[in-house]
Amino acid sequence: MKGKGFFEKVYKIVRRIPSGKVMTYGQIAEILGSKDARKVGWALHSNKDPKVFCHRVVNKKGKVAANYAFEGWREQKRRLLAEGVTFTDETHVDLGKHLCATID
DNA sequence: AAAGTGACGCATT
DNA sequence: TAATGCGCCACTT
Repeated sequence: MKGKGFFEKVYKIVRRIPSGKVMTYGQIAEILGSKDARKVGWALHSNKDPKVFCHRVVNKKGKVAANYAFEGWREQKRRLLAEGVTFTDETHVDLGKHLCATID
């Protein structure tokens, strides 16, 4: 694990997402100057660092990751609810209230 | 060095 | 409206 360029940048941003807020893959990719949202999701998939709040990252529709690594999307949802994030649907975060508009 | 992989996003059918 | 296709680009083997 020695800082892989892109991965580390992704982690750095995700670590800075405040509690009760969420960001999208595409949004993070854009901050990094990329257009590849998939790469962002992949970076998080590799990640195991509890400091990186990967549960605060959702897709553009606000939907939680269907293939969330640890306990499945329900675990991700549970963590978000615990932080005060509300859902519009069983699997969709209320982006209107919790989307973080860029960190930097 | 080349090919494969991937937690997405958007256009088109 | 839902489903499918394809581009995107760093990382791994």
